[in-house]
Amino acid sequence: MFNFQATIPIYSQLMDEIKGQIVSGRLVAGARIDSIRELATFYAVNPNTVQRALLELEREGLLSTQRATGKFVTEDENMIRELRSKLAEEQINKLLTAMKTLGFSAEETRELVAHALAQSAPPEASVKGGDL
Amino acid sequence: MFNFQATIPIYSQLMDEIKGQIVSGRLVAGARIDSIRELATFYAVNPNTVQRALLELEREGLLSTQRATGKFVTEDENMIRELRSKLAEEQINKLLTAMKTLGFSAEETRELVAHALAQSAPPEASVKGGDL
Amino acid sequence: MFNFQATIPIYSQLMDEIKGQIVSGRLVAGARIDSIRELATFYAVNPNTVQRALLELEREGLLSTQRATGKFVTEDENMIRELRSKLAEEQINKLLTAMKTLGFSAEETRELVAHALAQSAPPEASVKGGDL
Amino acid sequence: MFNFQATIPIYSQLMDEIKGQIVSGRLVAGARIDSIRELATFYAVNPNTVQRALLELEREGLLSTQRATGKFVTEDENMIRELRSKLAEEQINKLLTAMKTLGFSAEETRELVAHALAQSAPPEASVKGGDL
DNA sequence: GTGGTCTAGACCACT
DNA sequence: GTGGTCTAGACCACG
Repeated sequence: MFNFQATIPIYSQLMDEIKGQIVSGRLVAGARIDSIRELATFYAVNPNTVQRALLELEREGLLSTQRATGKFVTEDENMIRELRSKLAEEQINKLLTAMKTLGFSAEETRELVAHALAQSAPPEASVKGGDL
Repeated sequence: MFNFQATIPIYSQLMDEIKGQIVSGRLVAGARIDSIRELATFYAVNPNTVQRALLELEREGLLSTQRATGKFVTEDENMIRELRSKLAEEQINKLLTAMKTLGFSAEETRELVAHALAQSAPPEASVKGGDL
Repeated sequence: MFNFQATIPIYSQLMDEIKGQIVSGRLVAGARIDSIRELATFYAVNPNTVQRALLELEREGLLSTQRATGKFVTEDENMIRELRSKLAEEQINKLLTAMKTLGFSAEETRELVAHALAQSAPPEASVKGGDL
Repeated sequence: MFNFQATIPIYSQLMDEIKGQIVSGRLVAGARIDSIRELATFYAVNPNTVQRALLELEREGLLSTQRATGKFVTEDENMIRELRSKLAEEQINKLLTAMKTLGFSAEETRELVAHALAQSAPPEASVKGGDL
């Protein structure tokens, strides 16, 4: 699941994974998340690493701990929506500056992204008459 | 210039910077690059850090060293072109998977990117007849 | 252990040493190697120097790092076998060209090598019936 | 002619080259060697580099300078013969220790060398009846 | 002047 | 404890 070689720490990769599950709705607001042990065995990482990831998520306000009960996703759906937008914006800005550094114009970047999207997600609903 | 707090090491940021200069043409093929000491003072980092970055770029084939003379950009323009495409593709794919994880559809992603591009690079009054 | 005067850098000598240990089987595939600090004290060199050597071996694919755990010999025994052959071939070719440059014929070279081998590794009384 | 990338300095490579010419008889005892400038252009290296090489060879006693006349190979043929043996011995010992480090037995080493010799210098005088 | 190596020592992130 | 990074500074070899 995770890249154990990369310079980016595992706990951080795990944070991204969980954030993704929350903002995409796979983990709904208020839901209880699996225990540290369960997550550790599921992702095949050290429990300490899971602990660290959850701790940071808690600090960010995405999770909260209920003593002896478990950890729960925040019920603040607004926060989740905002996070989703913020993360998307961050990713996109990162790409844009990278493409700029590589010497691609805005137009080229737009086309390359559109092309990549077309390839990765073919127009499954190819109804007759189609997109028009 | 560099983010000294980030988890991503300075030497790696410097590699990206130089790669960008090469693939974007600001550093042309075959050109001599500034000396380690010059780069070190320019970027305000330790010469050893610059050395490390250049060493890695050299092992990637982008640079070569001429004893007691300096370091030079590869003359293989083909390699440079390919690198540019590869880097762009990598960045874009990274974005796409990230957006997918966040639960954005291909169409939403396309629009968000287009929107961000429009903002960062305003369409500078694309009147008919244009810049002239 | 190392020649600190030679033009050949210490980290490179250390790489050869470790490569030898791996291809000769003294360090088996998949084994964890001593920590950088241990090696540094053992060989009486700076930890940074050890780090450099291991880094290069890692980029050659012979080692891999597991975060906060240690470094491990590759489990690809095939790669190790091939490396052993390659290194032997290289060494032998180096000798052959050197001897040629010195004006020795193939036959002379063969004999000198045989002679040197006989001296360095005495024929330990190869009586009929042998070691038993 | 020379490896400008290698860690081994060019002047040293040049020294080996000239030593080889002397001990192999291509440069006879007492002969005048080409001028620094000639050698520099011939080998396409910096005159300083040639200077350095010749200086070291002079220090080793293999060359001697005659003011305003040039540099000459030593007339001490004994020294040359001894040098030839010494160099050969050095090379062979280097190989032997390398092979030992790689885990090859004396017998294996002998065979590998013989094999390599057979390949590089095919038995040109393959008269009928041959070696027997 | 150039790059390369090495040391000493500090600090950090990860598990 | 592990490895990774960075700095500061020294010394060297090369051209």
